[in-house]
Amino acid sequence: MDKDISQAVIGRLPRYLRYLGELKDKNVERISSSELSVLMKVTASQIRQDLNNFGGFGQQGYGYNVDYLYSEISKILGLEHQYNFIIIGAGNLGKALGGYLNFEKRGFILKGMFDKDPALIGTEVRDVKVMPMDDLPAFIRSNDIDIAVLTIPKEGAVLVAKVLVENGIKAIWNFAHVDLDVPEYVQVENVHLSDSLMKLSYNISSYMENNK
Amino acid sequence: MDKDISQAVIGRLPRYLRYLGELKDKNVERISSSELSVLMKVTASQIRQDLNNFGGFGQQGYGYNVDYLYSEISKILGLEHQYNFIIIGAGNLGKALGGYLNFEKRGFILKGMFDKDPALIGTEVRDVKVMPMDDLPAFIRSNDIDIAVLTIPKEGAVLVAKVLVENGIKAIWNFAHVDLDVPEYVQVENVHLSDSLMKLSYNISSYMENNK
DNA sequence: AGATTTCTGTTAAATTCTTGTCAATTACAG
DNA sequence: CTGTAATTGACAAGAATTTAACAGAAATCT
Repeated sequence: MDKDISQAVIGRLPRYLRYLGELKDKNVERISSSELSVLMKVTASQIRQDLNNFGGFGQQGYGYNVDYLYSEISKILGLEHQYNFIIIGAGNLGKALGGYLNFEKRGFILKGMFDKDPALIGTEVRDVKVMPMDDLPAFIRSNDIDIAVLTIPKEGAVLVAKVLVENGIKAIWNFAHVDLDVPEYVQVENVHLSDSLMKLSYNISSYMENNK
Repeated sequence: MDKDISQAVIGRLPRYLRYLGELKDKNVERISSSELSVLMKVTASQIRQDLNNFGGFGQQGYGYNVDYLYSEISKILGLEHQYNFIIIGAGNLGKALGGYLNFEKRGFILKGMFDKDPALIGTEVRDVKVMPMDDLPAFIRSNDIDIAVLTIPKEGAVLVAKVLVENGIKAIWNFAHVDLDVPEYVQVENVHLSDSLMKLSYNISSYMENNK
């Protein structure tokens, strides 16, 4: 159906959604691309171009209806679906992600947590119990799990990803510092925190270089 | 000194560094752009082009020396510096980041943690005590803090960022779900986790659309 | 030592992404 | 109800990024 939309465009949609959400909260009814461009510090042209990848949501002389645009972008992002997810790795990061109530609001439902550490098994995050890794395959199958969040060290991640794929996971949100090799029908989104920190490091030291 | 290197290139350097680190661990001495391109699933051309932004690290007929290239990229990324950092927000995410020993290895030294919740004050992460927010300004100044990690809800983040800037912070690693407005001499790296999750959601639902 | 292969750095071409422009449509004021 | 201002969607122009091509330098083979 869709031709393909570049990941650059997709990457900007959540930010549009965030600003539109704020406008909704302020009961703003309509907004033009140029007003929005000032708020968001991007060009109006880019906003119009991005939105037009998905069809015309605005109206000449009027602009965009905030509520309508918000809901259209939500749909594009697939946020009207409900996704069941599990977290593998019940350390601080796993617990942090499991505790975010906002994810639930967006339709991401935490169904289970797993860890190999016996000390953590049985502990809870928001009524969800941490289970042993052995239970993982059966759990995915019988609970219709769509997404697995990988918050374990890179050593185990590749193997766990294999198990996930074998049991029919649709997507992996990968916080392990390693590239996963999965079939193309499994979606992977990497969050490599140390990469992000290194970028910051580059920008600090490059700024210092240029201004000393 | 440097002309400006695009953020796209910078964003790829940490990944090069990761692969080179793995090669180092395997005692691989040299590698050509085309071998590396196979490992990393990018074009050899891109690797050569990226590296040449910073000067010629390779040699015709030989390729790149792994150790040398690793250390050059480390330098480019500013990883030979040492950075003092603090974490603001001692929830699970803050604790997770504070606990990463790998950051220390890269030269990022955790000097303090802060939270407004009295229940958390005095608790520790790796010998580092959580302090009350009131102590923040003085602490930054007297401990030569370079980087602040913001792991607090968006409501407080804008205000805290203001305080950070006033007290001379150089960079902010921002996990709060809001765009910070800071002077251009303060480097900001955003990690918007829910944006990342939405991208994943888009890719899941777009894949399903195209393959039903 | 000379011939052959490997492989970089660099330039050129192709592609993708971003920005600017403007006709056409709609809203709104008088 | 008509004229003016606002604003989109589409397209064109301009930038930036990525990929390809290749001359020439170094390594390796015989």
